[in-house]
Amino acid sequence: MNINDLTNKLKEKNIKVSFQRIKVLEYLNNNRTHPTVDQIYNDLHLEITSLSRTTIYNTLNALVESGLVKLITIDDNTSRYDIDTRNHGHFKCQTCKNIYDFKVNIDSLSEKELKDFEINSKDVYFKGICPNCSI
Amino acid sequence: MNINDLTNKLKEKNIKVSFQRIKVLEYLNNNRTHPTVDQIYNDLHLEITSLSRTTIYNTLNALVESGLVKLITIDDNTSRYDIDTRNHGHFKCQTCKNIYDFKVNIDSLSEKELKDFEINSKDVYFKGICPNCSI
DNA sequence: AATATAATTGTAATCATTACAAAGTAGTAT
DNA sequence: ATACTACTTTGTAATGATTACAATTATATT
Ligand SMILES: [Mn+2]
Ligand SMILES: [Mn+2]
Ligand SMILES: [Zn+2]
Ligand SMILES: [Zn+2]
Repeated sequence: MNINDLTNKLKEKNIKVSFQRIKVLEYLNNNRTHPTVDQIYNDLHLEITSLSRTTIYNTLNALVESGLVKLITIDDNTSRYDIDTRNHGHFKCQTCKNIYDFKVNIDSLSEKELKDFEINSKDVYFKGICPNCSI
Repeated sequence: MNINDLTNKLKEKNIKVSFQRIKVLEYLNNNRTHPTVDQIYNDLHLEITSLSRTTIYNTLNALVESGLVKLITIDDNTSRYDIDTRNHGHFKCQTCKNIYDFKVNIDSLSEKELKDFEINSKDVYFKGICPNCSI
């Protein structure tokens, strides 16, 4: 995805295009690590010295609200963000703290118990030790 | 589960038994609503005026650490706690904020992609609108 | 009963996030 | 082009959840 694609994504969602918003989207597009606000801020701030943390929060809230970005709450204290909004699971290594994606057939989970519930989002979070850390 | 059972659960996990810890466990046993620290504190504080919020945090951290209680991070800002540690899914209504349990065959999710990962916990979080709120 | 160990409490500190107001930016109508 | 308007960005202050810490209190062991 290039900057044009990202710009169009914003326009489709009626989010006004700005330099900062493009930069945040671009960051998420290039860093598929489910970054925290602080990681995004620290990295982008090197490049854009005027950038404010508040702008990152505002932007991410707008992106999540619009559905362009997914909020990940696998951490108990810090929000993480994922530009990949397709259904997939997240595995957090308790040692190295990395968050891995994995395929999971979430649609097969829809249980009859929830037939009268309107489901807007589904998340599958696993925790444990990743292969790199279990050697 | 009575107080004796709860006491034994603590002993089995080598958590020293105290009045406060029993009360927190008893609260979780009687309130299957996935309460927050504040809900637990506000309710128990009526009965035990000397109770400190810090004790509730300490106790819950010990209970989660030991595996007696499950930490629920379906909220983006507040931890919730569940005495039911069996595998089951959680549905959060975005209107009334209630969190519902539902059966889900989580074991069927173990994907081959994760065959070299050591999995310690699995969580399934859905969000949407519950039947009471969608009328 | 004396001692050692651990739990509880209250307060202060920390961390993530939001609120808010001032300043900046871009588009539109005149 | 200028004035107007609406929106975004920024910096700082405020909030809310959680943890750190030290003094006090309770529990267990000798
Ligand atoms: Mn992901
Ligand atoms: Mn539950
Ligand atoms: Zn790891
Ligand atoms: Zn509801």
